[in-house]
Amino acid sequence: MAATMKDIARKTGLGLATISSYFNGGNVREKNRIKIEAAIEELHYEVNEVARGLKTNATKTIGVVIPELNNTFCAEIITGMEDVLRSHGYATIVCDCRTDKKLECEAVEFLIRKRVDGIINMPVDEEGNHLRKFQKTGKPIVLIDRKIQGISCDSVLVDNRKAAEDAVQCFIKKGHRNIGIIGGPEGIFTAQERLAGYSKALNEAGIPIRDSLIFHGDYTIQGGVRGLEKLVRDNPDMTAVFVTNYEMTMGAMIGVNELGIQIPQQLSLIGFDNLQFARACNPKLTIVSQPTDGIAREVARIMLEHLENGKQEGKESFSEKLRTEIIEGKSVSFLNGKLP
Amino acid sequence: MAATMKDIARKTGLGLATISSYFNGGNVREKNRIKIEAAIEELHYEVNEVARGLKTNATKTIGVVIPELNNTFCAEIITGMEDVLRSHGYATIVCDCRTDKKLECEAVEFLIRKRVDGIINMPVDEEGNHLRKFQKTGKPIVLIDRKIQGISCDSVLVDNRKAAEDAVQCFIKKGHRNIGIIGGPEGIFTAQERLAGYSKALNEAGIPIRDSLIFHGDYTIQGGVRGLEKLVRDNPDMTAVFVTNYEMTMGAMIGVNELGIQIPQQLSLIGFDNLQFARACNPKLTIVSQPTDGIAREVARIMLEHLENGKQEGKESFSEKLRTEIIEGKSVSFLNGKLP
DNA sequence: ATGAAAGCGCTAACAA
DNA sequence: TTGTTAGCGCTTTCAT
Repeated sequence: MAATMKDIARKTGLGLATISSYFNGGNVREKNRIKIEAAIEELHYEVNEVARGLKTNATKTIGVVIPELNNTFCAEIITGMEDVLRSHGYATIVCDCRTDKKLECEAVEFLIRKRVDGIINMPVDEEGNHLRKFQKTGKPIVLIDRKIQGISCDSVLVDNRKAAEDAVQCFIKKGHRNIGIIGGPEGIFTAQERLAGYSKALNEAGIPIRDSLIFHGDYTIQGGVRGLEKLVRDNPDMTAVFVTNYEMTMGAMIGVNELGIQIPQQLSLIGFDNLQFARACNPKLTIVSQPTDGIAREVARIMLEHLENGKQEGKESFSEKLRTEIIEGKSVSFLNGKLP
Repeated sequence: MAATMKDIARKTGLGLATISSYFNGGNVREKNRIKIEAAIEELHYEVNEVARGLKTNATKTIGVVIPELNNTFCAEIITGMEDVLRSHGYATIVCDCRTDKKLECEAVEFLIRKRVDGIINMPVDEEGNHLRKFQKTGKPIVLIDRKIQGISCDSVLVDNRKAAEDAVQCFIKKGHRNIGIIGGPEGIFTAQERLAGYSKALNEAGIPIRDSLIFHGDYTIQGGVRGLEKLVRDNPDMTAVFVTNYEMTMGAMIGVNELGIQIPQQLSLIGFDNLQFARACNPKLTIVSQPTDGIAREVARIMLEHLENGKQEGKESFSEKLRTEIIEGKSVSFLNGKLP
């Protein structure tokens, strides 16, 4: 059995309260401090956070619910968050819900039972039903990548509409008009926004939108492969394609290679996320880059703020929108005014 | 405040023990069961696992300490483990120690305070000092990717020596003799094993080992870039290079592109892990593939076995070695007997 | 500055 | 089957 504060009390001849006070930054006579420290050393004492959590009603643990840990964007966000949270004494329990609403809901219930002090969530269920129960605890929720109607909580977003708009404009400026898009799942907010940005850019350039140029993918590698194959097959006149997340970008490159398509001579391409992958491609890919680390730190910061300031009754739920950036590679060709 | 069992007892007029019995699969009269369930519903009761943990001395939580979450291999392993552990009611607390021994040690202490029921670790500190304290609790430890002298616990390994040997033999069979390697950090077990496999294959083929063909990388993308650049610069006669993890493989591809090297005409290359990345390269990369999901499930299985069977006094610490596989692409050229 | 004692929400041993 | 009760290890009054 692990040593307890009682053991230390016994060994030092002091009272329980003194020991507790020692651990919580109270004033302890120098002489006793030394005795306590010796006892800790001797007994290999480590605070029992479970007992402390029961007493203080705070577990110093944050639950994180994400659609897919096996997605670079999610993994990077978690790395960043975990870093700052842990440096403030908070643990994180990560639940990967496999893009499944039911699992997402179970994950939240699981975290409620674990009495986490807050939940960070990149939501799958757009209605936020999974969060209702946790909301009632009054503990903070911070959302990544989308807001949810009726759940009042802060969120950190990326300007996905603008991101897509920029990418498509980049094609248009170089003379492309038949531009395809490999989009995300229709129910997902980021996917809707990215598609909206695509449409907006085309509209503003007076280019009609063609259904056959729009592929609704699923943000997976395999989805990217299928999307590229289908777009190429259905649109012989397509000269450019915009891929809307990292996994599908990798998939599109697989498709390109397996079909033997030359980039950018036969097809121009703009991908998403992961600058390193873009550099590893030949030619180097032009991509839309999200400020992943910025998102992570911002989310963690907001969570810590809530945790430390307690309930901010009056405060509006607040949402921050970060900007993306286009990193130019050599995967977009210049079409000199003539249609192919 | 959240509802407690006491609230349910009051509401139903039953005793505490009956409610507890209900939650722990005991026998409760049908009539009472219905009353209890109604009360749970009404009060939105959720078991407090913190209190339960204090009482039962088991938190149903496993700590996972890894060098880098931002490493695909680690991320995939965690995904797989978390999946099986959670389906058995266990949470996982993941600690990313950034390949830093000090942080690794702190992570373990943190997990001890959290009173996790077991620790899964892909160790950075080869001497295992960070695990000594936890070992004393008598709770199970399962190691990934290396054994540690003096820490008796199970481990799941990959036959890294054989993996490297296979890769190098693949080069040799096609006529290569000047074969470089971008290895991992010298202190890391997997890196030592992979380097040993490289040497073994060369020795058996009667090819002398040249220091200039060996680069000690750090398992990062940037390390891969530097490794490729240095090997190419220092060895004009090098015809093939073996890269020993995924991140460095990506880095090597970046180097290859930025130097404008043609693969496999000017240089043959075998990478590591991540079949999808290999397919996304042009030409498709030949790689050594680890059974990531197999490792994850095996680790989780062993942990669960310990957790459920309790202490297996007599049992030897046991280590399992899984095999890798070479997936052929088109990145290795055939050198017809002549040296370049 | 220190000690005594109550109690956080649960389980388990015992009694009824 | 159900109720009563002690106690897990800690924090936190309230005295001293």
